[in-house]
Parts: sequence; structure tokens; C-alpha cells
Amino acid sequence: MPHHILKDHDHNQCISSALRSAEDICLQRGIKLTQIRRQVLEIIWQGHQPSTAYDILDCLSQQQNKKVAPPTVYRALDFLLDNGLIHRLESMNAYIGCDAPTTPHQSCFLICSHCRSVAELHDMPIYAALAEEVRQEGFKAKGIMIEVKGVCADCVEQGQSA
Amino acid sequence: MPHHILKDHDHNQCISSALRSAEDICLQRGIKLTQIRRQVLEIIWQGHQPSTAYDILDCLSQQQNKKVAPPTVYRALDFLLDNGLIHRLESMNAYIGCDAPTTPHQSCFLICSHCRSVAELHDMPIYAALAEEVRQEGFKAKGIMIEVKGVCADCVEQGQSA
DNA sequence: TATAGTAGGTTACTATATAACATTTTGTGA
DNA sequence: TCACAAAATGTTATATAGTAACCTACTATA
Ligand SMILES: [Zn+2]
Ligand SMILES: [Zn+2]
Ligand SMILES: [Zn+2]
Ligand SMILES: [Zn+2]
Repeated sequence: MPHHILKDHDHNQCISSALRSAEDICLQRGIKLTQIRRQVLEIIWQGHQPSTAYDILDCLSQQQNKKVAPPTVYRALDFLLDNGLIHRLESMNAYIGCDAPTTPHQSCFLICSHCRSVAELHDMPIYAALAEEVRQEGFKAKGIMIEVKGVCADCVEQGQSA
Repeated sequence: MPHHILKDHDHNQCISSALRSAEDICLQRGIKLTQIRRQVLEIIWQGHQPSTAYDILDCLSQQQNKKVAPPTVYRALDFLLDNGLIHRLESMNAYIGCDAPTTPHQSCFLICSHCRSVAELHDMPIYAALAEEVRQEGFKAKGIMIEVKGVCADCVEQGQSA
């Protein structure tokens, strides 16, 4: 992992804040952040890079010191997705923590192909514009996915181009 | 397949025009539209719904009257993708014919969850705006994916909502 | 404490995609 | 027209992603 991903920010802060938000949300909604769900969320928040379901599976198996089966992970992922605690990156079959789970929002993801970090942009002006253009086509949108692949600012600065 | 997908348009026209474009492009670029590539393209153009790689695999196996293996299909798909003759829908692991392969463009896909038809919108104004917003983040974009799930105009008209 | 609802375990399977290496076909220059 | 290299395809095996179905255990609450 390139160093800049952790520079200029206390990532333990990211993790604990994500877990705190999750607890608040679950309390508010009367749903349960069970041990497994919490563990999966914590694993996903190990970095600002996305995790695949099988990465999580391996990690969870290690933590539990026994083989965990896919459904266990997928159920936890479904729960976290349903409650907006994580997002799924369609173009990479991977999952990433949401950095604003308490406020409803539409996201655009910037995926760096060098350091694999993912940045989540919220409610960009173009979202409304896109929704409107789509509406004018007579299309009734239920979900909009925007994912941008490229090179992040830090990697560009370091002369990366892939 | 709901009827409206074929109404008001001669789909044989779509197919033959797609094949003709592909031939032109290959001629121009000095690359080859081999039998397999042509067959795969034709299979993909059987409708305005996306095909999965394994749909294509089955179809191709039938046509060739012998088992075709996955790499055969994936190689053809890679060729067609590289040359802009088809697009990949990331959110459904599926492939669809490009309706304007001769002109470079950025696309936005409207995916109907009722009739499964996919419409390709080109170079919408928001594209430039999005590119600019992303650029302002210092991010160097290489590829933008926009996919919208919802219900198409025809299905809405027929009272569908899923 | 019955009992309904929710969460998790287990097994088996389906779906999507690629690696690695062999063979065939095609184009090109000697 | 033969030799050779490049491109395309065949073949086998495997990696990765996700789900169905059924069972067990826990939890709330009447
Ligand atoms: Zn962080
Ligand atoms: Zn978010
Ligand atoms: Zn058509
Ligand atoms: Zn196109």
C-alpha cells in the first residue's frame, strides 16, 4: 500500500467513527449489529481500499479460527448494504465502507488503479442533472451508479500514471 | 420478452447494420472479424437486452454443434470490447452491442428491470460536467461508468413499476 | 414457557472469469 | 513455395463470485 493512503489522517479514527455510527444507526432503527456484522464492517474499514467478499471471508475465518462459509459473509454484506453502512463497487465486485451512513446520499466513486484507494463523492451537482436527463427520456430511475477509474491526486503527484 | 421491445423498429436492420459497421471498422483498422467474433457479435445483437458470457457460450455451442469453452467466448468479447463494438454492463456482468461503434463516445446505460432492455445514451452534457468535477478533485480519470437501473418508458406506460 | 421471528451454520451448487500451454491458421519474406 | 513468426483458437484446469435449501440456535414477547 502506498504510504500516502494513511498519511495526513488518523485511520483508527475512521474505523472507530464508522463503528460508532453503525451502532447509533442500529440502535435508532431497532436492528442489531451482531458480532459477525460488526466484524465484517470492521474488516471492510481496515483501509480505504475496497474488499472483496472472499477477502472478507478469509479474514473472518482467521479471526474466528475456523472456516467460515460464504453465506455468512454475504448475509452480513446484505445487511450492511441494506442499511447504507457500506457500498458495493459494481465494477470490481467489491465493498467499501460508507463515510456518511447517517445521511442519505448519492455517491460517485473515484477508484485509483495505482493505489487502489477509493474516494466517495457525495451528491455532486451532476447527479441532479443526470436524474433530470434520464427522467426526460421517460425512464423511471431507481438507482444510479457512477464509478470513475483513474489515478488519484496523490498518485499523480508521485508521477504515477497507471 | 415484452412486445414493445420489438415494436416500432425493424430489428433485423439493427443486426445487419451492426455487422456492417463491424466489418467496416475491422477493414479500416487492419484487424480481423473472424467467424467466431462475428458470431459472438451477432448473438449479442439478437436483442436490445444484454447477454452474459455464458448465454453466449451456450448459444455458440449450439450453433457450432459442439462444446465451446469459456476462453473462446471471452477472447471474442475482449476483441469486441477493445474495438468498441460492444459494451460491458458492470452491474450485471453482461454485454450489449454498441449502437455507434464508429464514433468515439461516452455512454450512460438505462437498464430496465422489467423488460431488461438497455438503452445507451451518448455524450450527455453531464459527462463533461462530471469529468470537470472529477478533475477538480485532482483525479485523472481514465474511464467513467454510468449505469442507471429503473423502469423504461414503455414499461412505465404499461403500468409496470418493478 | 410456548412460540414466532431473526440470525447463523452447513452443504452443495451455480455463475463468472482466467491461467497456462498446445495446436492451427494466416501472413510475410527468403 | 517454403520457412518462419504472429495471431487466433483449442484444451484443461482452476480461480473467483454468489446463491439455494435446509437446519439449528438464539431472542423477544405474549
Ligand atoms: Zn482512514
Ligand atoms: Zn456513502
Ligand atoms: Zn433493434
Ligand atoms: Zn456505445
